[in-house]
Amino acid sequence: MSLPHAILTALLEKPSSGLELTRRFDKSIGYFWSATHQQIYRELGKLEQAGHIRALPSEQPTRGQKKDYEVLPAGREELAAWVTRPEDPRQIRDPLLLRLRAAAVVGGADMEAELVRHLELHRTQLAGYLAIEERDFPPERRVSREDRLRHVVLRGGIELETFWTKWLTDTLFELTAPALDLAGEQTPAPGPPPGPATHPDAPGEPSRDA
Amino acid sequence: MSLPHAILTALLEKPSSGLELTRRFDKSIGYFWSATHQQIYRELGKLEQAGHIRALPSEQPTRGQKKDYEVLPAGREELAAWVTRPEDPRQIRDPLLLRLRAAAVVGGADMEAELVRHLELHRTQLAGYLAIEERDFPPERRVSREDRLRHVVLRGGIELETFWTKWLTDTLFELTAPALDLAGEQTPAPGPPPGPATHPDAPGEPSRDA
DNA sequence: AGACCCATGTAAGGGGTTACATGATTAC
DNA sequence: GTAATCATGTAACCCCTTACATGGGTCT
Repeated sequence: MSLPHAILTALLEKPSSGLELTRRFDKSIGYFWSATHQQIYRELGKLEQAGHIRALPSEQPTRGQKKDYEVLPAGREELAAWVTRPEDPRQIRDPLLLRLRAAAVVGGADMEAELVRHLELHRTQLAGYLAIEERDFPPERRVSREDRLRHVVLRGGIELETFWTKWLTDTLFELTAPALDLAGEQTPAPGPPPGPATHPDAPGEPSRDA
Repeated sequence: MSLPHAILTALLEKPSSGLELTRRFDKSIGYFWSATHQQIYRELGKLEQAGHIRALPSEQPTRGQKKDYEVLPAGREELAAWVTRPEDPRQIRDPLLLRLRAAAVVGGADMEAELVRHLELHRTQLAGYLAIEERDFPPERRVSREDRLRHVVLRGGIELETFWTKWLTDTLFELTAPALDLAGEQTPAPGPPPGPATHPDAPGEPSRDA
């Protein structure tokens, strides 16, 4: 039940039409909640029926005409209530991890190209987030509560992509490196894993305290 | 389209009944692909109809009786094909990040307790993964291709949970700390964020290379 | 007139979540 | 015999994804 609240949030920041919302979901909001235009139109209809939003007045005919929505007080209250409602984190459900596990069972498949491809995608995404951070969150924009909240959300995206690039890099290294200790030198030492950019820091054992 | 492949993987590792699969999904497989027993029974039916698995012979009546399934060659082929099929990473879709963003818009809500709660959950999950790593992946179990694959998958879970605990710790600190540079000292310095465990290292700027 | 974009929408199907139903086995 | 547990299943609902449909405007 998060999509309606994502839309309410976006509409509170700026009243918009369905397509404008779609574009904004492709940009800032979509960094942590993606949605297609079909989802958005359907949800806009529901929200309007529930009395949470309304279409701004316009004399145009309905079909093919832009329709702007704004949030009503009931919608704002619903959003405020949802923000404080506890909700457990979701279970991990990642196809790439699953495919690696399956590869261990069926054998034979070399997933290196796919891992490199994902690494590139995550690197690109990470670069995009960092550009946004530099543009929108200079130190003086990290003071107010609102700015800080927005910034930590972006930080979440940045650190998630950092995790993926690091894990993919380590995984590529692990899967292409020879068995160091048990077998002497069967394959030529592959060095750092493939991929255009530099190698991040060493794996780094997480603390065993918890 | 990943659930059937998750089931095929689990069945290749060991033929099982629906409930056994459910339990295994609550343990090792569920670390990267969760599923309920209803999903699993429905999917087992589909896989059997598709000729990918079959129920091991048994003279029992159908209702309430254990039914073990095994993978047929067609199922193994389907799984091997799926492993090499490219598939883009999913978009982020995280309710907690969304709620923080919404909190910036509606204001007033203090999410500190919720953040602490999530931090505890992720710490527990992380500790569980680390215990598995220590038990199942000593250095001598990281040699064969299969073991390495299984290990990097677990590493993914470990580092994901590490990311969450770090981000939550940083976020709690950021949201409870006073405005350092612009406002002198309005609130008593809160020190490290709440929560039982120690504070990990500083935020740590990721490299700006990409 | 045709191509192209903007904007809103419908339809079908897959997948996940929650609640409930039913039969068999075991323990008290 | 009643309760608890094991085991399999049904039903309803919601969400997401993909493909397609329709109408309006603009450019050439």
